[in-house]
Amino acid sequence: MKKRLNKELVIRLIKYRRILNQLKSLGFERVFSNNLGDAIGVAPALVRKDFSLLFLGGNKRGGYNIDYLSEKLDAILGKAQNQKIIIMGMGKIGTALAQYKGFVQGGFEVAAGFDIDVSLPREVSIPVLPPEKMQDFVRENNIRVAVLTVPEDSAALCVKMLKEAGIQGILNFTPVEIKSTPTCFVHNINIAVEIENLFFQVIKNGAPPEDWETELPDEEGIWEEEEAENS
Amino acid sequence: MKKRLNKELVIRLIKYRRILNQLKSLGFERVFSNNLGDAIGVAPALVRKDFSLLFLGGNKRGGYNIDYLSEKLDAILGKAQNQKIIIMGMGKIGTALAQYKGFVQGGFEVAAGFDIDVSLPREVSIPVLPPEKMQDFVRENNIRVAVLTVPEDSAALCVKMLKEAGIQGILNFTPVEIKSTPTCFVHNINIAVEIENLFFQVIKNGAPPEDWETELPDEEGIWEEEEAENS
DNA sequence: ATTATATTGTGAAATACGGAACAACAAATG
DNA sequence: CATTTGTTGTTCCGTATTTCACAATATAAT
Ligand SMILES: NC(=O)c1ccc[n+]([C@@H]2O[C@H](COP(=O)([O-])OP(=O)(O)OC[C@H]3O[C@@H](n4cnc5c(N)ncnc54)[C@H](O)[C@@H]3O)[C@@H](O)[C@H]2O)c1
Ligand SMILES: NC(=O)c1ccc[n+]([C@@H]2O[C@H](COP(=O)([O-])OP(=O)(O)OC[C@H]3O[C@@H](n4cnc5c(N)ncnc54)[C@H](O)[C@@H]3O)[C@@H](O)[C@H]2O)c1
Repeated sequence: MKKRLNKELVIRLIKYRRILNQLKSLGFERVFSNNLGDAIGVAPALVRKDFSLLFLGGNKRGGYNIDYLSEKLDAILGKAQNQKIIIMGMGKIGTALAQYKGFVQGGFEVAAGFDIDVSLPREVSIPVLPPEKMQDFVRENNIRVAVLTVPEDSAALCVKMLKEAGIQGILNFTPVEIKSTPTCFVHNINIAVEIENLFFQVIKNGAPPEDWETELPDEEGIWEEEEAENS
Repeated sequence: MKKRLNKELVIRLIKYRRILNQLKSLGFERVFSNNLGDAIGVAPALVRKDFSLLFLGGNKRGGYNIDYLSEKLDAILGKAQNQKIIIMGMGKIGTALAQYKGFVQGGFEVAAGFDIDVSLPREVSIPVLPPEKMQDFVRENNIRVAVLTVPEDSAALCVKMLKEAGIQGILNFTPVEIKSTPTCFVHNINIAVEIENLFFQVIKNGAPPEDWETELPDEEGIWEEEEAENS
């Protein structure tokens, strides 16, 4: 049976798994939909719906079995076993990511970084190589996912290189909006835009949780003269 | 007239504005919906719908006037004029953000960083202060937005402190899922989860653009025994 | 054993959202 | 001036997703 797993659902599943692993290491055995909902910030009903959709059953009173759920989620999401990523652009952000120790918990690690300037001192435990070596490295180590942290100007070129090397997933921190293709899935994180968004939410008032009511000019009124000016 | 601006729409508006400013500095005067759509990765029809919703008019043949649009977007989004943010947790990521020069283009800058360890050498041009000084700093400088880059363990405490200081917007890089409240809007960025998502998209095949078909067990078959095991 | 209680599972309703299509119309062309 | 062309503005539509509400039911309590 085929099911469509949309992106938001996948993200939730990954978060469920993460929480379940934490609970497991704390010795818990069962969990309720409202616990999981609280932990990842969604309504309990949605948690149940998600599991129901995947045929993951719980107990009418005792909640869900953590081992069972986590096992099933691994089967659905693909158990992250020794997976490796590379970082293209070992500048400020790239280096910070390379030094981060929290990725192991997610079942993956950074295998190497690439930069046009290999000579800079960087306190990282991974090799930092010139971009020319990227393609061979990717093929020899079967790398499929890359993080892109080069300057904006180099983004397009680097994406081209990564795709040619066979990279199938890119996490892009560059302000350039990179589009996914059938062979390469791209997720863009634009930190500056996120902060501008915070300013908007805040400026417009006391920052609501989801959306907001904004005062807009009427069609008549200010708008009319503006339209004249615009034409 | 009140309009609901949903989150995705606001993000698009911010991106439009960003592109418009770039085009303006290149000397362009007019732009078409498909140009903007390409630039931010959405369909042209959606661009027109967005502008239509906001009563931003174009010319039936000559497209949209860039100056006009960018002016109106500033009015709607709030012109980011000398806005300031703080960074709580000047470790690897926090320091990288503090050193980033690209924020000025978005109309804001980092005013200060806070860390329990002020003695570490950090090559940043902003002051790095102990957390005790945060509340006064926020009030004196009228800071409303903060970035949270402390260790996971300290996240909840720091959120509490930030809220008490009057912070109304938080960009959270911590793996802890922080919930928005009526007085404080939070956006969570979980890099590890995003990378796990890339692995999922990639593992399941050649990485499709939006969603994916996943093989799931039937209700009968494997599932039955699993349900027994689960109960 | 019976009753009470808490929690799941799910169908239906509500919403939100984006896409396609096309009429309206301004500009260009001849 | 008439015609062609290209782009906007808007309506309609389908679909995806979330919430609501409550029946079903497993466990706990007495
Ligand atoms: N640092 C931040 O806080 C921050 C915030 C938001 C967005 N960004 C974006 O992230 C990207 C990286 O930012 P940063 O601050 O780390 O910049 P950075 O200048 O510190 O690092 C960029 C690195 O990429 C290397 N590089 C340049 N061209 C390259 C190429 N063709 N191939 C491989 N490596 C190349 C440079 O040598 C440098 O080490 C930028 O696009 C920036 O806009 C950064
Ligand atoms: N570095 C990464 O690439 C990365 C990636 C994903 C997520 N994160 C998350 O971002 C956060 C920061 O990561 P990092 O790598 O920069 O960690 P880090 O340890 O380098 O930095 C954390 C900083 O916070 C300071 N700190 C600790 N407790 C504090 C408190 N109560 N108040 C103020 N400051 C305090 C520490 O002194 C340290 O300087 C972590 O939660 C991490 O999980 C980081």
